[in-house]
Amino acid sequence: MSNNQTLDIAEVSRHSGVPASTLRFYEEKGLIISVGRQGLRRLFQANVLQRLELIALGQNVGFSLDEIGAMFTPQNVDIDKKLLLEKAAELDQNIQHLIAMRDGLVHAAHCPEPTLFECPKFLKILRITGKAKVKQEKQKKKPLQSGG
Amino acid sequence: MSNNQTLDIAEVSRHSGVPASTLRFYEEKGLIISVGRQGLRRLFQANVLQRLELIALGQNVGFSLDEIGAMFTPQNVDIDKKLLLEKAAELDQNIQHLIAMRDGLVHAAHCPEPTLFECPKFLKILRITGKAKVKQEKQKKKPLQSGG
DNA sequence: ATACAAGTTCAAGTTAACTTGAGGTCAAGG
DNA sequence: CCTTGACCTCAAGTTAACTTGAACTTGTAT
Repeated sequence: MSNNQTLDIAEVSRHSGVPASTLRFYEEKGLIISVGRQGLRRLFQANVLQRLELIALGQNVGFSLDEIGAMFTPQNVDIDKKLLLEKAAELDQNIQHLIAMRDGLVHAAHCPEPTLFECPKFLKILRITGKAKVKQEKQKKKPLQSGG
Repeated sequence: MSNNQTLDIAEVSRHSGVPASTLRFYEEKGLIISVGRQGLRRLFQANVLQRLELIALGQNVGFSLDEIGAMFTPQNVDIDKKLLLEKAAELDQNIQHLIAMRDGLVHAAHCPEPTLFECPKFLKILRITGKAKVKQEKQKKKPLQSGG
């Protein structure tokens, strides 16, 4: 356990759903920081939970841990804004493609054509796919505590 | 080179943009087939190109190569459509995430706060997105600890 | 016939994001 | 004091999807 200001690794893990091993890994990568030790044991500030949410979100939208780490460093503040708009535009492109693909999949699932290759709409998606390399999230399951 | 009916690996690679090494890898995985050999050299039918597009599409919407391979086998025709719809739903979740992220980025780019993560509106958007996280059933591995 | 570019096999290496294992430390309880 | 459990470190293992390397064979041009 920890005092009322800090969390130990088990508490962070419990609150965030992120395994302790991953928390150590993230710390080693510089994605989160521990604010001290109690003996050997890491102590975290409560805001690490927010940080972890951001990391998870970043991953969900397709950023690598390295990219996420880069976004956390405040040195880049000046170029940040420009970068952000670039990223936003990039994301927007991806969104358009994903929407087309999603619609295509839904269509394909209901399409009466004997083979998908005879379905014009599906062929259209193939063409979209050929043009756009969409960065895709790795569907990862979050270990939820059914803590009730 | 090959005759007018077939393509050699270099031709397939050139037309598809997929490296020869990857084509061999895909063949080993059963994702594509070569229709014979000329000496040692693989010969492919032209429709392998369509197959490759399909593989690329599958990857872009988040299927693993194994899943794609499974979809090519005729046994699974029934679950095919189910899988497609599942992927469409996943994709839709992704789209929601991306939209939130994009909006967050755009806002952050115009937000006066010194760093991205000091912008409350941005954080709020991220938190909303965090809750929209996909809950999935398919559990490959046993539940993780998180000591407690 | 000879050179050589392009094909082949098979094994091992690569990257990302973690997980697992071995071996060690410390606070609390019996 | 001794055990136990949660923590620690560091190294190695894991999975996906390929890539690279070494050593070998073959088609084609000269």
